[in-house]
Amino acid sequence: MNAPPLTGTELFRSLRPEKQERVFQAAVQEFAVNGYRNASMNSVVKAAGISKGSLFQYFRTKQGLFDGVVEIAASRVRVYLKHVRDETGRMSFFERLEQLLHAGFSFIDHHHLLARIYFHLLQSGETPSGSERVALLRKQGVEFVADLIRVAKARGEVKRSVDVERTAFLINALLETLLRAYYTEFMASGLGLYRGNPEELAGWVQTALGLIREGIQRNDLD
Amino acid sequence: MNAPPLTGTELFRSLRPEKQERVFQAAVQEFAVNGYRNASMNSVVKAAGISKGSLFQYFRTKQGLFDGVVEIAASRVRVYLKHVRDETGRMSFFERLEQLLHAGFSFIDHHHLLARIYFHLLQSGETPSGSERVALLRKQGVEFVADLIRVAKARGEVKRSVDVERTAFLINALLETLLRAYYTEFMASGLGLYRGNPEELAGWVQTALGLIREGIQRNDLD
DNA sequence: GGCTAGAATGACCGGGTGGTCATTTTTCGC
DNA sequence: GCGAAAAATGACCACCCGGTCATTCTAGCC
Repeated sequence: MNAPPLTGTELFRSLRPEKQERVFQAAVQEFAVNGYRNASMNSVVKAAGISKGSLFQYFRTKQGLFDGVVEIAASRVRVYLKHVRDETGRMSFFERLEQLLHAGFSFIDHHHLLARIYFHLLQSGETPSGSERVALLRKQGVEFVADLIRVAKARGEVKRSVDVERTAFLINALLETLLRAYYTEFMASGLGLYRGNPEELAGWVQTALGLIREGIQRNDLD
Repeated sequence: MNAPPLTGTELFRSLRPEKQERVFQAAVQEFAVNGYRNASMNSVVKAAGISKGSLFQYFRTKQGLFDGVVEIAASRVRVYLKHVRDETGRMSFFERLEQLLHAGFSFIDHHHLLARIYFHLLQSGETPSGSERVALLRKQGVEFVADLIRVAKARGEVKRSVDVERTAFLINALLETLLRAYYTEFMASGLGLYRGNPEELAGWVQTALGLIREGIQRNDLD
């Protein structure tokens, strides 16, 4: 299930996998809760049950540890995106978006700490190595949606007049917000999205897809 | 132009307005750049050119100072929302949204530090006094959009089938993301939204409104 | 000018941070 | 069982934080 982190110094990679996992999980937990700046190496050390000196032998700096954690989070997200894309190739664009959302909720259920780190990074841009890295991650997300739109356009499912790049950005914003609100209490308080049950989530997915598909302007058919 | 802060201890309010403004602006700057947790009272003190003891006599705690700043930011946003609502009462729903966005860009141009604080708070939920406060601010924003939708529905401009609350949340998410991307470089890098010129912005507004109005699914007319 | 109430000051406090390194402990080939 | 090489350790460093308070300064009244 969990791939080896493949990060840190040679010393870290030579550790018994169980210990690697323990240290890495402690770091994931800490960064997920506190983001980068407010995360404490002392807390990681305590949670992992190792000494401070060891942690700094495994990852030379706080930034090194964070980079490793982010790399794992981003690669998990990439895998999940690819998976959804391949599994839904024959569906219509709107069905694909639907599946993308449901898979997103499921991803959060299974990797909620990594999801927190990933989305927190995307929202805050808070990274030691400059925000270009974050801009790139965002771009990849938007490009993923843009590709789906291009395919849909070629298939004639989507209006020819839509601006692919801008629309991809907007749809991505909707998806991100929905996913974030699923695990963030204060975002949609009282609207049933936070930790919503499957029926609730399905309702939200339908509302979002209705908006994206047909908009909300009244027309002759309504 | 700038109303007196009306916050802090009696001592602070009894200061010469020029000094009040200087201290307050230093705080606004610091919180805008660093958020709450990473903001430093020492930095505020330095930027304001006063002593640490004085700052703590003006605002008993860091939280007190932050609350004052947030209060101003939130009230400015409320004023701006009310203004847009009143000025656009006779327009159609979609024109109103359009004006809301343009006014939002303009608000950021004129109060970009306060805007940063406001949006940062909304996104991070990072506040000393628990996130209920943030949940409330978010709710007010969504309710504002929900009210617009209700009016539009009553006027027959909007499909009867739309879920007002959920749709308000989604539209609010779109507006927020667009506004944030206008002053945040890494959000829509390469898409021309960051510090975009008026023509660029108008294009984005049109794309967003097209999506909200009619969606992107191809129909018989297309 | 002298007095005093109240404002301004910054050294100081306890506690936290990321990071280092001399020392101790463990591992492992012989 | 021994010795050397490698890994683990935690006391320690310089620096920063929010907040306090004894002391100094200053404005305003007589």
